[in-house]
Amino acid sequence: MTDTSPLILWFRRDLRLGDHPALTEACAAGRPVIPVFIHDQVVAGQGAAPRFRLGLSVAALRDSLKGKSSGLTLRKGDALEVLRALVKETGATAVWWSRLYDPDAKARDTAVKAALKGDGIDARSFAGHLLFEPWDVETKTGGFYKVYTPMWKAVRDTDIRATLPVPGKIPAPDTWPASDNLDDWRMGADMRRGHDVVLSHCTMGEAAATSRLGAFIAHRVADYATARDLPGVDGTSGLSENLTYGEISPHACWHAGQRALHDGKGEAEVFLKELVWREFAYHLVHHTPRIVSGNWKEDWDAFPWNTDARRKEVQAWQQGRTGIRFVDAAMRELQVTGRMHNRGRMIVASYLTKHLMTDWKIGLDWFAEQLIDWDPASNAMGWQWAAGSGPDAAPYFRVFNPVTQLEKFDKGGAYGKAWLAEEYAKPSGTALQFYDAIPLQWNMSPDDAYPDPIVSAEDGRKAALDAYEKRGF
DNA sequence: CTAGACTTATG
DNA sequence: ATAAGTCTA
Repeated sequence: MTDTSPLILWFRRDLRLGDHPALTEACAAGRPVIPVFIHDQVVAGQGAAPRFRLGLSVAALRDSLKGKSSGLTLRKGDALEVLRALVKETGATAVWWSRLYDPDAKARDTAVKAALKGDGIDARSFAGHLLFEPWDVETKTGGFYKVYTPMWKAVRDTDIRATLPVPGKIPAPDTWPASDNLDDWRMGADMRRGHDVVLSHCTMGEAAATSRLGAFIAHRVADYATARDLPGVDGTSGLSENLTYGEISPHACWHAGQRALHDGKGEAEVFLKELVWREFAYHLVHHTPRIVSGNWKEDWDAFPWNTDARRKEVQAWQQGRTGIRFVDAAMRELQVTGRMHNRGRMIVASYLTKHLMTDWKIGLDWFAEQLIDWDPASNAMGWQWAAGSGPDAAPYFRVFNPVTQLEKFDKGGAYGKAWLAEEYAKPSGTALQFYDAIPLQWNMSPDDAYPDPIVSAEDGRKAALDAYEKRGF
């Protein structure tokens, strides 16, 4: 007798219908599929902006499931308790999901899987978030890669499975379990900045992500290698906010990049390399989970970071009023859009950790609160890379000069103009949006005089290099 | 064991 | 020109 009991599909960071291995297999099982999203302890532990953006993504998934005559059941609470309740209510005998790799998600999923299996449930995790499972990529000596380039060389010619189509039909159960109302969750309502402003810069959902990838491949990938480095130019893919919630799969991005490469767009290889940076970050977080919370190189624990997150230099950094134009422009871009150009991320991280001698965890926490494209692995790797405590060789070259960097990468001044309002006769619209996005207490106005540097590029560099020399390890 | 390499840099 | 150090083959 064939099994016709329902199957629960637990969505987390895989909020799409296309190229979704767990969903594809569930639909092929010939049983009713009950898609579920749980506002659980891991979701609740995320920053306000990531939760805000997640809410938009969940809404988009709910709508596309409805369009397939399916639906999305929303529940709030401890993941295991919710799943057990749903199993009981629906008679489901299976709970499937796409695997995650960061410590919070792994701890939850390991416990959930063990408990459900103990209940006799077919609890199963599928690949889908990554091109390469972290345990499938090894150095010749049997370890995981701690340097990016050798990993890239090891994986670049690997055959990546083809993408899977959106299932033609998602079998529905006879009766749907009760669902919370998404609006009642007020996801990210605690975000201390202008929601409308941030929303106007979001591009959410699977359909939008797919067209964004298409537009990038059609118009921008050919100049990607150079244009992606210029913060004042729209030269990046912008896909980070979609990848982080799985609105598009890395496989779809990979194959689109490969096709561009074969069509003679040689710079597409740089895009493929960026996708592998994302893989690298996840492999690191899987093999060394402490990367999200402590110095990856443990001898950096002895380094005298300033750990006071409330001091005025840190506030100036957060509020985009350090008096260093590149730093302030980038921090304001973050406040307004919930994202930041990658060169900006490197510059503000270098300034916070070197010139201001501040513990990178303070920067990581601020990003985790502010970014709509927050990713647990990339954020941790990026901050530790910038700070010098991370898994990369020769960090001593990494004291960026934020003044010469702006001269070099923003020659026409477009980036400064886009995000700084003071001392421009006619500030740009985005620079003015900043003042609608900030909390009142910041007490900033476009009519303010632009501040003098709190720490100059030269003094900060010297202080950082002196501290490295004295560090005694 | 040792040579060669190491994302985005600085002066 | 440089290299305060570490990883990979």
